[in-house]
Amino acid sequence: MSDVRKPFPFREFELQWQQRWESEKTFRTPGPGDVAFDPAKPKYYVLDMFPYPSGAGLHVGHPEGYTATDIIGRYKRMTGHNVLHPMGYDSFGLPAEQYAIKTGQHPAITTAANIENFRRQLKSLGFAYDWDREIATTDPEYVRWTQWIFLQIYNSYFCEDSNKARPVSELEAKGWTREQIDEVRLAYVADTPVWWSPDLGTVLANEEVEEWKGKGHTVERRPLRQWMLRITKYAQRLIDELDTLDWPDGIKLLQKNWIGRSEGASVQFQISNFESQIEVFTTRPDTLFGATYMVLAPEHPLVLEITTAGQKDAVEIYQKSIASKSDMDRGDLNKDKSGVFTGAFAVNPVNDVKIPIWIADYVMMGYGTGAIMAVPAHDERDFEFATKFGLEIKEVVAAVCDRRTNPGETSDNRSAAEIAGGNHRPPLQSATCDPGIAINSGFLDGLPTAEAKAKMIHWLESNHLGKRRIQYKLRDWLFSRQRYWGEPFPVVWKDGQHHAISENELPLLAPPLDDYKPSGSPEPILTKATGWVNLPDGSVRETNTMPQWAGSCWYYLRYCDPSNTNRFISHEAEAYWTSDKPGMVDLYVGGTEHAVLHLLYSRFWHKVLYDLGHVTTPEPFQRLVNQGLILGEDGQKMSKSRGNVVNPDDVVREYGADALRLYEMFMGPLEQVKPWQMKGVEGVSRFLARVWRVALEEQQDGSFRISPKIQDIPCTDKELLRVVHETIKKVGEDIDKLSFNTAISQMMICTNAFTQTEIVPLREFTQFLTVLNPFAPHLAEEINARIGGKGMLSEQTWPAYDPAALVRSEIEFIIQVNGKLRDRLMLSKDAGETAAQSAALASAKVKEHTDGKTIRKIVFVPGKLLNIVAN
RNA sequence: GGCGGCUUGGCGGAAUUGGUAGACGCGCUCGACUCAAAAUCGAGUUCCAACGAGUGUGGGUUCGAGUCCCACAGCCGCUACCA
Repeated sequence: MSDVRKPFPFREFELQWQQRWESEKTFRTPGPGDVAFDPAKPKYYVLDMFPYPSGAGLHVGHPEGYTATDIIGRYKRMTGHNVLHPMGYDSFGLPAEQYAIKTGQHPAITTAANIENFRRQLKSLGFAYDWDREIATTDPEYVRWTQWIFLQIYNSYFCEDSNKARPVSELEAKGWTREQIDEVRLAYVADTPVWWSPDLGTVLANEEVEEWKGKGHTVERRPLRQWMLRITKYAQRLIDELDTLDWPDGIKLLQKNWIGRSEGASVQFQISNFESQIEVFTTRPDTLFGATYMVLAPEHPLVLEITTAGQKDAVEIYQKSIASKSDMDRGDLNKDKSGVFTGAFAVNPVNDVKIPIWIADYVMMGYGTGAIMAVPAHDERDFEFATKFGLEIKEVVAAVCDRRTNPGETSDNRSAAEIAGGNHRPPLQSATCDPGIAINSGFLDGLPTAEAKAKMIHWLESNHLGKRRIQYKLRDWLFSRQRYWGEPFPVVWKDGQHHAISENELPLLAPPLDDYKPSGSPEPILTKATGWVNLPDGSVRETNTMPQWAGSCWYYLRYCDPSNTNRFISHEAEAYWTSDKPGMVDLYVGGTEHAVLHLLYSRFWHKVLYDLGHVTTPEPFQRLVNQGLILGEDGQKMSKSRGNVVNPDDVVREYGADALRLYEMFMGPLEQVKPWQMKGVEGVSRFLARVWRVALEEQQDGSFRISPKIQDIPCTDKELLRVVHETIKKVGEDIDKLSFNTAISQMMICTNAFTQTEIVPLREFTQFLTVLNPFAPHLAEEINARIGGKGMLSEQTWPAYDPAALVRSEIEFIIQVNGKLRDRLMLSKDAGETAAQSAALASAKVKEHTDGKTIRKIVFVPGKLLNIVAN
C-alpha cells in the first residue's frame, strides 16, 4: 500500500523466517514410532477450531484464537513439552457447494483454491503448526475414516444395561432378527417430518434451520426418509460428564439447556367412546386434578380418528393452515393462541371428569408425546388458551408467597386455612406455583408440590395409568443431506434393506457430476449418477450424503496420526496424545458459535468410539476457551454490508505479521468481545520498532548495524535487572493464565527500560527476546540473529527468573487516615508495625488530618499500608 | 418471556486473598530535533480554579469496597409456546 519506509524491515525478514521454519521443519511434532520421538517428554495438545475454507479468506477473528494457541504452543515447547498444535480445513459442506454453484466451478476446484488461499494466509502469520499433519476433511484418506467411523456407529446399538454402545453382532449372536436389529442401531433410517429447504436442495438439522433462514433461504416441514443418529441415548451422559470438563460455565449451561432434561410423568387419558388412549407428558403431575382440557398437536396421528363429523371441516382447515404456515417465522404466530375443538372428550383419570380435546399449534409433535393435559390455572400458555376459548380454569395449587418472610400466607393474601376451607376465587392470571400447596385435589390436598408430585406418580403407577418419566428436548440427529459436497454413506440397499459396504471398499467417493445444482425436489443429487448408484448385483447405493459436522466430529483424533493407512488413529498415538483426565485435548480454543452443535456432536461420536474401545478417554476436549468476537471500529459486528470488515492480509502488508499477532493479543482479554482500532495496530507496531531500535541503529545508507548500547557485560543496573526478571516472571505466568494483554504491557515496560538505559546488557536483552518470541517470533528471531545469537530462539528453553533480582530493599508504604490516602513513605521492606506507625505519625501530612482527633485504631498491612482511624 | 455475559478517563483496557483506582497502549497538550513537516526522543494528561469528588444507579457489610451482599437500570449475546 504505502511506500513509506518502515521503522523496522519486517517485509524483508518475516517471509525469510517463515521459510526457514518450514524448510527446517522447526515445529515438526514427533509422535510414537518416530525416530525423534521421546516418550519421556510431557505432551501438550493445543487445538484450534479448524476453519471452513470460504471464498472470503481468513477474517481477523481467526488469528485471534490462532495466535493465542500459537503463543501457548510455542511457550509449552520452550518449557520442555512435546507440543501438538495442528491445523486443517473443514472443507465439505453446503457453503462450499453454494459458492461453487455461484462461481460455476466444481466444488472440488473451488475448495482446493480456497484451501490454498487459507494456507497462504495462515503461513503468512508465522504460526508454529506442524504442517506435516495438515488435513482436510475432503481428502479421500480422511473420508475413508469418516465413513469407517460411521460404520462403527451403524454397527452399534445402545445397551441400556451397561449404558453404553455395543456392537450389534452381540444381538445377532443372541438370535435377534435383522429387522429387530435395525430398530436399535445407533444409525437408523426413519420417515420423519424434517426441515427441507427447496432452494438449498437439502434437509437441515433442527440446529441449522435458524442459521440458513437467517441467510434468506426458505425452509419447510416435510416428511422424508432420512438417516438419523441416536444421540438421544447419550442425553444423560452428555449432561453428567460435562462436570468433568474445564469448560466455561456458560457453555456447559448452553449444552444442558439444549439437551433439556425434565422430570415428570406420562399419563394415559382414555378417549370417551374410543378404544384409543392418549398419552401425555407433564412435569406437573401434581396438577392433574386441574387438567380441564387436552390439546393435541395438529399433526397428531389420532386427530383424524377422534374428530367428530361436526368438527371435521374446522379441524381439517386448521391443520392445513398450520402446514402452510410452517415456513413462516413461528415467532409471529406465537403472539396469539389458536386452535380448534375436535368434538371428542377424554376422561381425566383422577376424577373421571370428561374434558374436551382440542388441537392447537402451541403443542408440538416433536416433543414429548405431541399431546398435553392443559392445566390453565397453573400454566401460562394453557391459561392464555383457556381464556381465549372460554375453557374451565380450576385452581389446584395454592402458591406460597415466601415462606421465609410470610409463613403460611399465599400469594393473594389468603391464608392456607381459607383456601383449604374452599374460600378461593379463580386466579386473575396463571401462576407457576412451585413450590405451592395442593388444593381441590382429592388425596393430594395439603401436600407441598414436591410431595404431591411423588404421591401422584405413585398413584398413577399403581393404577397403571402412567409412570415416572424423564423427557429430553434433544432429538435424534438428522444425519443425511441431499447434497453433492459431502461424504457418501457407505451403505447399499437391496430388497428394501440397507447394508454396510465392506471396509476395504472405503473410501467410497462421490462420482464426478457436472450438474449438482438443487433441482427443487428432495431427491438426493447423487441419484442422477445412475452408473454409480446401480450395482451389478442389483443393489443400489444410498444416495444421501453426510452433513458437514461428520468431518469435524473427529478431526482432532486424526491430527495425532494423520497418515496412518491402517486405522483412523493408532493405539499408540491415541494413548500418547491423550491425558489422564477425561478429555483428550488439553486446550481447545474457538468461538462460541459451536457451543451446541459441533461441541455436542463431537462429544457424542467420541463417546461411541470410547464405548467401543477405539479411544481411551470418554471426552474429546478437556479445557475449552471461547475467544470473544472482534467487532468493527464502529463497535458493530463486522459485516460486508456495514463496510467495517478488516482483512488480515491488509494488516500484514501494512504493519507485518508480528504487529497483527501482537495487536490482537493486546486488544483485551481473549474471551471478551472487543472492537478493532487501527490506531491500536500502529501502537503495537511502534512498540516493535522500539524493540528493534534498542538493538539496531539505522545508518545513512538505510542498513542497520548493532547499536553500541548493546554490550556483552554483566548487568550492574539493579533496577533494569529487576524489570527484566519481573518481565520473565510475569509473561510466563500471564501465558499460563491466557492473559496475553497484560503480558504484552509488561514487555512494553521492559522495552521502555531498555530504551532509557545507557548500556543494554546482551544477556538480559536476549532473555527479553526469548520471552517476546512466542508473541512476535519473526522480530525476536531476526534481532537475535543480528546481534549474534546462536541458534533459533524458537528452540531455546524458557528463561528462569532470579527471585533475588526481584526484591526491593525499600517499599513505598501507603499511609491512610480513615481510609483516605494522605502520605506515602519509603520504608524498609520488612518494616514492622511499630516502625511504620512512628514514621506515619511523624508525617506532617498525616498530622494535618489527625490534629484534634483521638486515634481509635491503627490497621497495619505488612509491606503495604497503614491506616489510622481517628475521630 | 427465559438463560447467560457485560457496565472503570475522550477511547481499548489494568488493578493478588477487599488494601495507592486508571498499569500499558491509543488520542490529545507542551518541549527537543528540523528551514519546515513526518518520524523519533522527553514531559504531561480521571474530573474540578480550589475544597473535594470519582469504577452504571440506590442501599448495606468493613478501619478500608471496582472487588463482598441486597435491590434496580442499561447494553450485548443465545434461545424461544419444550408441556
